[in-house]
Formats: sequence, C-alpha cells, structure tokens
Amino acid sequence: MANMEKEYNLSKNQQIVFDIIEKSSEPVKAYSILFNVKKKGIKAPPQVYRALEKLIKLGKIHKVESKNAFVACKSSNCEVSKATAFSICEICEKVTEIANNKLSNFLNSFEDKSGMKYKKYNLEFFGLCKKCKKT
Amino acid sequence: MANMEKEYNLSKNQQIVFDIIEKSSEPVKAYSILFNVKKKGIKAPPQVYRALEKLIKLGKIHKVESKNAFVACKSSNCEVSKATAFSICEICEKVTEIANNKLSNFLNSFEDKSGMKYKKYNLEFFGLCKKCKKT
DNA sequence: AACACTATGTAATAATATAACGTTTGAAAG
DNA sequence: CTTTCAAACGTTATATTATTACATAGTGTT
Ligand SMILES: [Zn+2]
Ligand SMILES: [Zn+2]
Ligand SMILES: [Zn+2]
Ligand SMILES: [Zn+2]
Repeated sequence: MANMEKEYNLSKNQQIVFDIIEKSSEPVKAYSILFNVKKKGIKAPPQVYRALEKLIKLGKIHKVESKNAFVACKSSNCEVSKATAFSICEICEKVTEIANNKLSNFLNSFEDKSGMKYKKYNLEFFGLCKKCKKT
Repeated sequence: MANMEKEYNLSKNQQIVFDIIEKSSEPVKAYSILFNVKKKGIKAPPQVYRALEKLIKLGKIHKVESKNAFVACKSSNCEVSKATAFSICEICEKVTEIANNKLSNFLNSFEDKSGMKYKKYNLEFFGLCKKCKKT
C-alpha cells in the first residue's frame, strides 16, 4: 500500500503546494499553483514561492528551468536536489525526470580543464517522445 | 587580426543586441540590454526579445536558463545552437561555456530506456571557480 | 508591379518573482 | 512552564521578465 507515509516534515503551506505538484502529471507553474490553492487560504505569491524554495532545498521538487515550472522528484536518488536531468518533448511538452546511473556518474565526476569543481548540475534534454515521434 | 569579419547576416537590431552581449564579460539580461540600447533607438522590449530569439536560432548567443541571461557563443562548435553546456560559479556568478568533446560526445549519443531521441540539450554545472575556491 | 517574407516600431499587458514588514508558530533550552 | 530563537506565515507593494497585437517598412523574387 503505497503512499501511507505522510510528509510530516512539511509545514502547512509546503504540504499544500507539494500536493498540487505531486498530483499533477505535468510541470506546474507558480501562478497556477497560486490559483489552485486560493481555496485553501494561500492568497499571495510569496507564500507559494517560499514553499517552492523550501521544497526545492529538500529535494522534493525540482524546477524545470526552461519552462519556469515545477515537478515532484520521482527519482528518490536526489533527496538533496543537486543533480537533476530531464527529458522534454518539444511537441507535447511532456517532462520526465531521467534516472540513469551512467549519466549521473558521468556528470558527477565530470571535470574540465577550468579547475572548477562541480557540486551540482541541471540537464535538460529536448526531443520527441515515443508518441510524438510516430505522428 | 581577429574580428575582421563583420556580421553581415544580422539585421540592424540584431547586430546592436549582439554587440552588447559579445562585449560583455558576463551574461546580460534582456532589460539591461534594453537600457543600454535606448541610445541607439531601440525603445521597447519586443525589439530586444525578437533580436534575442533570432540570435539564439542562429547559435550566436545562448540563454543561460538559470539566470535568464544571455551570453555570446564562444565555442564555434555550436553554430546551430542545440547542445550547450555552462559552468556557473555560485559565488562570483561567472559563467563559462564548456567546450569539451568527451562531454558533448557523451550527451549527444545519450539514450535512455524511454525511447526518446534527443536532438538538443542544455546543461548547467554549478560550483566554485578557481578563484572563489581559494577564499 | 505583385508577392512573400523578414524585420521594425509602438502601446499595452501578461507572467514570473522578490522586497519589506510585522506577526505567529512551534520546538528546544533553561 | 516560560523564555528564546528560528522558521514559517500573512500582506501589500513592487520589480523583473516576457508576450500579444497591430500597423508599418524594408528586401528579394517572379
Ligand atoms: Zn529528483
Ligand atoms: Zn511528445
Ligand atoms: Zn556555444
Ligand atoms: Zn567564482
């Protein structure tokens, strides 16, 4: 029986915002969240943005930068959100978090000649999903 | 003697916007561009955003998504801008385009089980640059 | 000239995000 | 239990980023 565990760590607003994002099958925009939680008493952008910020820190959600939208973490790998990869369909706009060890190993250990040490990355792939490729 | 070649393909506004970005040592924001080109007769956001859009298509600039800012392409690899990678210092905010064959080969040939074929990607690494690591 | 295509100018507005302030809450220490 | 402190909250206003819509002007081709 999945989903028995509640999210006890989250504050009220954080939980409300997280629920919206988790239930959505697609990335959710901040103002779409705001609109949807008006009925729950959240009235102003800062309340949403503060919850988003915290949820990102906790690794429970990620921001899809190219879309200014937010998705729940599916990969349980990234409890602390520091290495994220997404595939984005250019037609239907479906976004999927990529959990691939070869990819994450490669990127986590990547170093270039600049001498910079990377603690964190975000990767967004664009292309056509299976469905959209067929049409 | 570098930079002899002018950008004959670019329209007036495109050239003006490109010059600003190319001369800057850091990513430039759209409204910063707008402010700086007022003296050249560009007065309104759409003029800037249209130029940016075209320059991106041409691969002459890239958008750094996590910063909503634009940089000139340094890598001459990406004439058609479809595979971009940046390193971003979390302290001084310096952004550098990464040109690394191992990285681009790996990402260009990446496939996961989703069956999605990727034509394009954007990767942003975060960390501390050499300078900021020392302090 | 007629056509298609790209680029431009301009006003208005939409969408995304943060600043600033004071108050409340909740856990932990004394 | 009360003091304390940090986190979370509520609210107003504002800043920042981006697009819509529509009219006009240049550019090259047939
Ligand atoms: Zn994740
Ligand atoms: Zn699709
Ligand atoms: Zn480039
Ligand atoms: Zn630095």
